[in-house]
Amino acid sequence: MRSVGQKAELLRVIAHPARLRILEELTKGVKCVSDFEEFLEISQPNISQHLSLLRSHGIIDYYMDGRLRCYFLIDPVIPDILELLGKDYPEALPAPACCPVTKRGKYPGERRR
Amino acid sequence: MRSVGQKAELLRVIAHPARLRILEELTKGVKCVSDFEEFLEISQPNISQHLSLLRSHGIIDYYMDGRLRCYFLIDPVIPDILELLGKDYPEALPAPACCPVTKRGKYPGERRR
DNA sequence: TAAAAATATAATAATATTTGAATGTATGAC
DNA sequence: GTCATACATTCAAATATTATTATATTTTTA
Repeated sequence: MRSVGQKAELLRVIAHPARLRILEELTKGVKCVSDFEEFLEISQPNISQHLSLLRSHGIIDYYMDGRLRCYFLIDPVIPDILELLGKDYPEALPAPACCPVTKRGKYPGERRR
Repeated sequence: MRSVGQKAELLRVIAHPARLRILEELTKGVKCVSDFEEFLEISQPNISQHLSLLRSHGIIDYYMDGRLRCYFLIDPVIPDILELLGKDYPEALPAPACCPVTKRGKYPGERRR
């Protein structure tokens, strides 16, 4: 069970366009750094920095293959989150029945409904 | 369909402990600012700032009831994300079949497997 | 109409994130 | 052993986020 702080931390770490694209690619399979260089328009050191951040938070890992570093996903919540983000929600949530009582509902005076 | 930039933006906006707690409360129902004051240990102006950020990104909205501002959820992806974050994943993702070919797989020389 | 309650806004200071540039390291090819 | 490749690390500058303090706004009550 993740604490609310851990949840926020996880979201913060993946909440970046480059890191999201990296993670989207990794849901499809293993990729090495130079693979990412082909579709991310950022510098190689910057890619390494993003990969390093993801790895230090236990989201991805890698194995070595010669001089290639082959990265892959390890945190199972990631594919689920990415799927949700790609989902289309045609409707907003239903408006609340006007006007439910909040805890401060004992507020003095008449409610105007 | 959200762009990768929009996905990152959404995650960034909710990736904060106070905002996550606000959103968790709002999945249960309408709450006004002073309700949040009772369980968030942060100042009232700070709560207002978090609420304002969430609202400016179309995640929540409010209606007025006298001098109470009653906030509620409108973005339907939020309850789904919160549910995922609360879910327990006992297993890491399966390690990749060692060693799949990356795009740079044509790397000169023998692969050591 | 004056005071209080509920909340927002603005300005600022502290801190964290992001990127770029330069440099470092390990491996394989020759 | 030397060179090139693939990648990481470090540092610093630019930028963004966060929390605090003070003040403003709106509505309701007295």
